[in-house]
Amino acid sequence: MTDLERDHSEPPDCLSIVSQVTNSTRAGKRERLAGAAVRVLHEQGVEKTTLADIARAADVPVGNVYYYFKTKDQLIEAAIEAHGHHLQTMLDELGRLAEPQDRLKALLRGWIGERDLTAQYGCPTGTLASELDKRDDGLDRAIAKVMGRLLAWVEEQFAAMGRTDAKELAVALFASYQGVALLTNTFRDPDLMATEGARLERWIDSLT
Amino acid sequence: MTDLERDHSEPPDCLSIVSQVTNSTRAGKRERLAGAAVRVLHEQGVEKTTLADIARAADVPVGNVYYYFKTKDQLIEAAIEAHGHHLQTMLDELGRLAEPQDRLKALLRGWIGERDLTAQYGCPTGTLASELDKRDDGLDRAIAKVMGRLLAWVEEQFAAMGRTDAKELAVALFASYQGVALLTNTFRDPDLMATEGARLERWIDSLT
DNA sequence: GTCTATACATAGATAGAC
DNA sequence: GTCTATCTATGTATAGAC
Repeated sequence: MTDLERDHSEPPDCLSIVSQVTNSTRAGKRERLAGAAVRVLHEQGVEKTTLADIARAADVPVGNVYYYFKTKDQLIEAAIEAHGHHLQTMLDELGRLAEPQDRLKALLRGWIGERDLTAQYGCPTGTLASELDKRDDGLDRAIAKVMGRLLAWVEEQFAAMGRTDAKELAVALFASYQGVALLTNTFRDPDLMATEGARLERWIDSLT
Repeated sequence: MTDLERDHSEPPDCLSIVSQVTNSTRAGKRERLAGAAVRVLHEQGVEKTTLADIARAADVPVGNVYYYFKTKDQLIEAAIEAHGHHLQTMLDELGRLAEPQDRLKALLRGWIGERDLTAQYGCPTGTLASELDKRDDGLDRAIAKVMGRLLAWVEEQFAAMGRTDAKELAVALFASYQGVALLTNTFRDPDLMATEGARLERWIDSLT
């Protein structure tokens, strides 16, 4: 077991279930920290969130955090990656639908389904991007990458619908969602999201 | 002059030009602080901005800030008010245009004209709202009020165009702007804003 | 590997000289 | 009214016992 520790930046929990069984306290602490960070950063924002907040949410002692992450920034980066993975899984599932317009509408439905959470805390991706863009470290590029993948996926769907202006339509759709998420959050009104979502569904139908 | 100080929460500079002439150093420090705060908060965000940053930008000694504002929150609130005033002035000017659709398109043009600044720092109103919504103090309500006035103005224009779904359209337009501002900022690409702005202008034309 | 104690830096806020 | 010095709190990060 000791020979595994040569690379400190690649902690034990990457080797799946095995370590989760061998350790008495349910392991995967690194993943737990990253997962908790996703949630807490969404709720509180980056600057307001302390390492203690994340450690508490992950049920890990504060001082222990630095065994898994050298800095707060690295923990945030891991959270962004975890969030990116989550989004990718979602897109993969939507990919099972046959028609591209059905995929887009299913995406919209998913967003609408989260409208109460959005009213409380905004879009997880959007609020993170907004906040990280005010910083000089490279974290703003990390979240931009995640958003870029989402946008590219939307563009692919429009392209599959035979639209030559797929990029422009993708920006329009994604911007509408991001914008209404911001308004929903600012006015604490989930109905805004539901109404605008329905309008966007009709818009997608009108394109075919 | 001393009898004016009974209410400390209503500082001297509210009484216009007079004090600006009598004081050697060009006065209106309270306004200067609030104005500088608007700019710095837009560039750096609320949490990352220190009172020292604002004081420096306003060319006022740090310790002096507390003569004009009891807390950082009060300074931020003053900045929100100043920003709201600025927006109101802009809307008043747009009101001179005869046709409501021209007013809306002029608003869009104004936003597009700011696309480089938006790519750097995002929409001043939107980024502020996003960040303040993560806080428990009442500042999120203050910025919501400002955004509410803007949204109401847009709705009035659609209503003047004879649309019964003015509210829905206002949310759609404003959300599109806020969303594309976020994308423009995240991807550091002013062209996104220009393209989507042009699309929205065509959309407004199509409504008449 | 885990956890406590603590060093270190920074920012908000206050006291009080001028 | 203006400005400096400083108190106090908090948060990141490290040292080192276990």
